[in-house]
Amino acid sequence: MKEGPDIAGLAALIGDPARANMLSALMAGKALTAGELAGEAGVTPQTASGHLARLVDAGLLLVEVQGRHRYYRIAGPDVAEALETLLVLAERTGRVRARPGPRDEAMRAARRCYDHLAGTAGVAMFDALVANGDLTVGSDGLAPSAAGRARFVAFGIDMDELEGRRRPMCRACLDWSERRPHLAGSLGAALMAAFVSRGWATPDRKTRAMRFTDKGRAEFEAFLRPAARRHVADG
Amino acid sequence: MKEGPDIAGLAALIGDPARANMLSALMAGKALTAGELAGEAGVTPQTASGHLARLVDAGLLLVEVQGRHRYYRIAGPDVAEALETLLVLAERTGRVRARPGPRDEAMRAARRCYDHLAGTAGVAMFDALVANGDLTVGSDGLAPSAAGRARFVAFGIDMDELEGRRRPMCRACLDWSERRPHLAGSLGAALMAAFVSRGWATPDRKTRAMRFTDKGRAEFEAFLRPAARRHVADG
DNA sequence: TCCACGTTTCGGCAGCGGCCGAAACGTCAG
DNA sequence: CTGACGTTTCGGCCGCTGCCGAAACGTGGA
Repeated sequence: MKEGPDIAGLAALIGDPARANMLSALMAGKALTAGELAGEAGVTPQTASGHLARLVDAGLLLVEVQGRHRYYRIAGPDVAEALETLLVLAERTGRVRARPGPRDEAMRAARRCYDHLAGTAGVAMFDALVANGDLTVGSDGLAPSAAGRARFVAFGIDMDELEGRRRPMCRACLDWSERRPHLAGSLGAALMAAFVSRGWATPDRKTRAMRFTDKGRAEFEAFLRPAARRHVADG
Repeated sequence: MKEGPDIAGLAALIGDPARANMLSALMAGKALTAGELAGEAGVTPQTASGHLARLVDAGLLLVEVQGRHRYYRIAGPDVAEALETLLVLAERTGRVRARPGPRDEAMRAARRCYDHLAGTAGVAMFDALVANGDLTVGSDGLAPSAAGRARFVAFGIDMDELEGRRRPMCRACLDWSERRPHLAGSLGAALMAAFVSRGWATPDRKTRAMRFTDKGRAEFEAFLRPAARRHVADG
């Protein structure tokens, strides 16, 4: 018995598979209900409830009561950072879980992270915008180029309005399943809103998945193509 | 659940009290024998042996055989970093087993955290750079000011090269022993490298401690002083 | 008011895993 | 070679805790 923080209790808390799954699910940043987290962890609601109570008690999660739902989220950046560090270390030491689990492919393909597009589609969009020169990555962060700005305006985004907001327009958000960045910020939100309003994709009500229609998927992919080859389908 | 790092297994490994005690004991940087670690953990040698085997197998510890002794040490900086993060989080969430004691004084004074300077010296440098206006703390994070940029260039840091990298240039990293931030990121790394190449400090080979020479310590402290009062010793 | 639903509490079961005693292995000293 | 010592392996015990079924609680809708 020495001095120092009780690292064991904390790590043991994170070390349970069900709790770790819940924490991982919450790493995307969105608050989830107890029932959703039970599904994520693959346990019954009553089991999940016990785990969540312990995580809240330990200060790792915050809970917000809305009606008969309880929304849980990561308590703060330091918790997220600790989890991220563990994830990186787990990856370096070659620990990849091969757990069987009923996780649907739709979430992986496209989901919303807060209010912007994440998942494979989100990462693909980010990559395409950068590759096309619509977004520039600098030391100050992310910004739309002049060409990109014109393109977004042509797509129906009110860039002047976005620039006037306090919220950062472009932010790179690390994608959980892809481990690569996708576009966050007010521009990311505006783009996803535009996809929805055009009927390209609809948010699943129960999950965070975004369900693209076939036509919407095709138009989305056209949107990602370099400006030169794009036909004028985005009017 | 799809693939992804097995955070649960890793955290569970750290989460056992006996193993956590051993890891904490090894955080000082020195290699310890299996018997010593058994004592640290408060378990019998045969129990400790099992734990150590698992930690080595998981890649958290390295073992070096010397005669009939086996010396165990932390496998690498990333492991130490993960443990530090957990320690900080455990402290923030109020999980303290006792008072945070001085432990190894040299480690507390100056050590390397990954590749940048931590400990009292690291925190002092961070405070000085912010106080002098060389670094600015904004909502977007940390960034060098124009004056700071010029100063780092004058100190021999290739700022253009740092800006070209994907790695964030400036990051505030919470210091374990000081509980206050120090400078991480590529700039933090470049600064520590500069200190070493100038002979101000040398990394201890067995531990993560940084040993300043008397002259180096004086020059380092001069470096921290406001630009106005600084003499041109940093050319 | 009644019912449906999300969530929590309680109780009991079962399994994992940490612990130690005993014993074997390897090294060093005499 | 023999004995001491550090360390590991084996076997078995035992406690912790994660799990679920059942039931209670609170909210929202009909």
